[in-house]
Amino acid sequence: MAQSAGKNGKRVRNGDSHQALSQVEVSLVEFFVSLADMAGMPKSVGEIYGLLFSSEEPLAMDEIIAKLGLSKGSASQGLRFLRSCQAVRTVYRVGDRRDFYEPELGLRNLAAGLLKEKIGPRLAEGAQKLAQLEEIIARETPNLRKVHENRIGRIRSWQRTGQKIIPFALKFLKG
Amino acid sequence: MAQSAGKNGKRVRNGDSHQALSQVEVSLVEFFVSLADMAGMPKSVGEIYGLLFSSEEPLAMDEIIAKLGLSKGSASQGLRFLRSCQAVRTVYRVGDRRDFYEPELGLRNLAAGLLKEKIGPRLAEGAQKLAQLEEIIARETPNLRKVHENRIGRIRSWQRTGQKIIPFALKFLKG
DNA sequence: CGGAAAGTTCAAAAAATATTGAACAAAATG
DNA sequence: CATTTTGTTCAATATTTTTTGAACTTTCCG
Repeated sequence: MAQSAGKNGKRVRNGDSHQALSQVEVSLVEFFVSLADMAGMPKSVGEIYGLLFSSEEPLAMDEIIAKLGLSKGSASQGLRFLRSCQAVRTVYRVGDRRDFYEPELGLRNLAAGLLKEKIGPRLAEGAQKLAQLEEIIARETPNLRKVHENRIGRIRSWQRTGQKIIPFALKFLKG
Repeated sequence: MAQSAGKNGKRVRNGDSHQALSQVEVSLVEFFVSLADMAGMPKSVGEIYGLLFSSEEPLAMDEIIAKLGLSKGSASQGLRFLRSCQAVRTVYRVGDRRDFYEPELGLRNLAAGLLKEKIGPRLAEGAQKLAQLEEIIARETPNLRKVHENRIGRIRSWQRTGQKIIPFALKFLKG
C-alpha cells in the first residue's frame, strides 16, 4: 500500500518518493524549508529540522532519510550543520546503536547558537577587514583621508550599535 | 595607461576589467560584498552599495558600470533592489539626464528598509502558512492533535517574541 | 519627426550551491 | 576475525541563482 494510514489520519505522497508523511509533517517541513531559505541555509537543513520539529519522538538518521527521501550524504551534512549551531541535540537510547535527534525548541537557544556559531565568526572577520582598511586610509592624502575616515566611522558606529543590541535582544528572548 | 593615478593615490586593477578602483574602494567593495553575501544578497548588490559608500559624490549608473565592470543588466537590477529597500536614494542634478545614486548611511534606516520591504512580507507569508496548519491540525485525532498543537504553540510564541523585539530594536537603532 | 541617451527586461550562459551516491572509516556484533 | 551497522567524506552531478547582453521602451533634444 502506498497510502497507508495508521491511527494518525491522512497520509500524503510528497514529491515522488519513499515513506509517506502526514499532512502536518508536510506543512511543517514546508514551513521550515521556507525559514531556512530565508536564512540562507540549504533546503535539506530546513526539511530535517521541520521533520524533527513535527515528531513527538526523536528520530535516527535512517528514519529521517526514509521519511524525507534524502541521500545519506545530505542527511549527514544537514545534521552536522544543525548540531553545529545547536538547533538539534542527540539523544541516546539503550540498546540502539544509532544516534537519535531531537530539535531545540527554545527561541533563545536557537538564536544564541546561530549567533555564536555562524554569525559571530563572520562579524569578527568583518572587524578585521575594517582594521586593514584603516591602515590603507592612513596612507592617503589628507583630503581624501578625511572623507574616508568619516565613512569608516559610520561602519564603526554600526558595529557599536550592533554590539549593544545583541546581548540585549538575547536577554529579551528568555523562555 | 592602465594604472593612472590622480591626486588620490594608488590605483589598482581589480579582476581584469575597466576603470581602476583605488585600494580603499576595492576594500570597501569587498567589505560590502561579504556583508551582502552574509545577508543572502547577490554579490553585485554588495559591490554597488560598497562603491557608492566609498564615493564622496553620488554616482550615475554608467559610472558604476565603468568602475565595477558590471553589465548594464546587473547594474540596473542591483540598483532596483537597493532602491527597493531604501539602501540608496536617487539624486537629481541639473543639466544631467541620468539618475545619480547615493547610499543611505543611517543604520536605523537601512535596517528599517530591509525589514519593511524584504523581511516583513516573508514573515507575513509564514503567519499565513501557520493558519493553514492550524486547520489541518484541527482535523487530527485528539491524541496527535495535542502534540501538534503544542509544537505550533511554540512557533506562535516565537512570533510574539519577535514582534515584541523588532520595534524595540528599531528604537535602539536611533542615530 | 529622427536619432541618441538612459534605463529596463528577459532568455540564454555562466557561476555558485546543494545533492547524490559510492568509497571509506569506525564501532559493535557474533 | 569477518561481517554488519552506522555514519562520514568528497568528487561528480543536478539544481538554483546570478550575470550577461541584445532587444526593447521611454524620454529628451535639435
